[in-house]
Amino acid sequence: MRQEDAPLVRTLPLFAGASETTVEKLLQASFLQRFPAQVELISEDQPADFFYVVLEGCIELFANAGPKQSTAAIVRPVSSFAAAAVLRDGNYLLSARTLEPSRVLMIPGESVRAAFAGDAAFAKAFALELAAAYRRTMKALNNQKLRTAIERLANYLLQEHQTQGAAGNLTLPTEKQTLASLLGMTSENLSRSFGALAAHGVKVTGREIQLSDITSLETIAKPTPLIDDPMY
Amino acid sequence: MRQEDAPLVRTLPLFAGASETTVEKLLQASFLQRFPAQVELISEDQPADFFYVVLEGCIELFANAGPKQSTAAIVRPVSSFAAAAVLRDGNYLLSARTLEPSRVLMIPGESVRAAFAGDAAFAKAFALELAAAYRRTMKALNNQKLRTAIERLANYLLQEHQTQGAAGNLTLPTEKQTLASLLGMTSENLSRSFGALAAHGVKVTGREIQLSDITSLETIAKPTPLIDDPMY
DNA sequence: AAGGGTACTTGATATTTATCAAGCAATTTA
DNA sequence: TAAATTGCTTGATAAATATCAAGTACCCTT
Repeated sequence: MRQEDAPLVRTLPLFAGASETTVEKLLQASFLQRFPAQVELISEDQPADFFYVVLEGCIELFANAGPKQSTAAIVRPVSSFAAAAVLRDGNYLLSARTLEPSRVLMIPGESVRAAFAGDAAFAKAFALELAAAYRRTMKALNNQKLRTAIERLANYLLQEHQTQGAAGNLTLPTEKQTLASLLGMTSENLSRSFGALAAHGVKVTGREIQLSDITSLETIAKPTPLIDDPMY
Repeated sequence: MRQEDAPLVRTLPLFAGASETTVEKLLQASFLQRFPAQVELISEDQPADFFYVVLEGCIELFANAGPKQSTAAIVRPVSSFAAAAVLRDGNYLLSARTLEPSRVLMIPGESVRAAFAGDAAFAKAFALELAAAYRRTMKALNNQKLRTAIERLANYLLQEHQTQGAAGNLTLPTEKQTLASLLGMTSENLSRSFGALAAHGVKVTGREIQLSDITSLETIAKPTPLIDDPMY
């Protein structure tokens, strides 16, 4: 990667405690790439050559099975993906595409494993990233198995509302079809679920959402930190 | 833990490359415990005091949300759970109970984090354990979102059939209600799904299952290594 | 500004899944 | 051994979700 980008990248939490030489070696082998929207960065079942850190924009991780497709996660700055695949030196489990123009740090798997072996602080940071991914996924699984579509949507809105400042409104960060897939339902079902939540103070205008009755929405959502708190 | 148990425990893959002193320190602080069936070892939302390695028996990991309950995983020897919670020094995301009389190695979180920081080989082995858990969970999420109940059951049977020697028959390792919860359906639905698979050579006698038409079952299941191969 | 494409919504219907209720079977307990 | 408990199955029904088919609104391009 280019020298002038190095200072920015060094501030990443992933590199926080790592030694100068570790970071040096990692960055020397890495690529800091810009991609336009709708580019497929990786394809499931391919050898995991790179570990990805999202610096700007937004990446969708998704899985295919026959004609069906499911969004597993949306990755936003500053976060990463493909940690498990790279550590195991295996294949990607998910495909990834940019949803917006994005800037991504690509670190070769080889380099990641070398840094993991040689620098305990980096190893800890990397493993914590992996642990965070594990917990997000487990929460998504519980969300899917224990809740109905309307409950998942209600909880998503409450969480996004919180993230965006709890000002009584929020903006959907993705297209509704992507949100539907993330929440494990069809587009049509998402549309109707929004309709059903109108009775609980949810007003939809394109991607703009107004929440006028949080209490009522929480009654429907029954949120629990074990599933809905991103920090948990 | 007792001295005479040490030799057995030292052969664990988790300790394979670790230094003598690392293993020594870990085991000194650990407990090798036997539990009868149906004992709740950990409860979700509690501080993650111990990392667990299952040496004998069988542990169910499950989540609660209100009156509902969902089995997230069944852990068998030699495998572990609570890696992410312990590394983060956070709270358990899942509860755990023994399904059979079990023998479990309990390593204090403190000790795990110390060993992780001080021994690169242990750190690698521990992170690989975490990576395996992540991928299992992601596969379970895709399984749940991309497939119907019958497809999930069909794939489960094929996988278990493979694991148990591909001899045309298999034994369900748990009660059917536990299997139902693991596969994300009700008991009643599991019963009917077995009924539906009778047309594809699946004969059920208690926990004994006979598969007389693997080809037909695979047509229904449409297995893919990305979801169904435990090694992937 | 017009046209074309895409995302979204809505309605009608089918499928999947859950719930409720009863009964059966196996196992445990007294 | 009898009773009781528990796990499982089956039937009837309800709820949740997906599918198919239009239709509408919006964005993008020219």
